[in-house]
Amino acid sequence: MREAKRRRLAAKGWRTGSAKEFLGLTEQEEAYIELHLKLADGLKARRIQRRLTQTELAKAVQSSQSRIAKMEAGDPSVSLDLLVKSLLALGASARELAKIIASRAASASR
Amino acid sequence: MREAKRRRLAAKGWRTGSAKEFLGLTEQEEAYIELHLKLADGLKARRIQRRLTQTELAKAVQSSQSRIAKMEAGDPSVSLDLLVKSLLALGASARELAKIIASRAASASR
DNA sequence: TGCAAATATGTCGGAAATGACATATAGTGT
DNA sequence: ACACTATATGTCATTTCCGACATATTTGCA
Repeated sequence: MREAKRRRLAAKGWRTGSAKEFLGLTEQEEAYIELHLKLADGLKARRIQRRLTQTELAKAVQSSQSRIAKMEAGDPSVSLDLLVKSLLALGASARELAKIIASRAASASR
Repeated sequence: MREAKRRRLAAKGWRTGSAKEFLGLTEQEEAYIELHLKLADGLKARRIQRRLTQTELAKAVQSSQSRIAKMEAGDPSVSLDLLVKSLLALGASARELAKIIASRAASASR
């Protein structure tokens, strides 16, 4: 994994256990984080498409604006459960979820 | 939703809040549970394909045999996170995950 | 530029999920 | 039937995630 990428994730709060901090992430960890980011991006895209504010979406999923913001930012404190539930709340189908997951990884710009 | 299905889920421990217990599940809740079960089935299939015991898989994902059993049984106490992480640990790719998620729902026999 | 709405970031008490363990219940071969 | 391995089920203390709230920062528009 490129160093730039590592730093980008670390800056977001992603931490990996002990030795791995130096050695880099395992393939699984990397795959998990990528998945997380894909869902985050998918959520944001969908919310914007629906022209909802984070506050409005928060109300719809009985959460809070700050949590929505963290979700969309790919914050590691957010579970896949919450991301998926939010996407479902936005009307995403299983097929659409699958599409998001299978999509190409989030760009390096984030 | 058919009554038989409702009872099947209730028997597994799925509970929905307050009024919904009588009114049935919302579409989102149903979608979430279906997704959960698809991943559970996908995990079991993959583990067996690899000829691993639950105990062996547990060690690989730093969990316990009982939790693997609950995962495969579709127990509501298991998060999507753990299911996904376990699938990734079994070598599933994002594309394969997507396939599982987009697949037809679990059969009524479970 | 200044104001207001939207979003981001930090923190915290309570809630939910976790691994571990005990133990029950299949299976499977002898 | 017996012994043995695999899987299921229940419980519990600790860890992790949650919504909520405060507050900072960004964005867009007059």
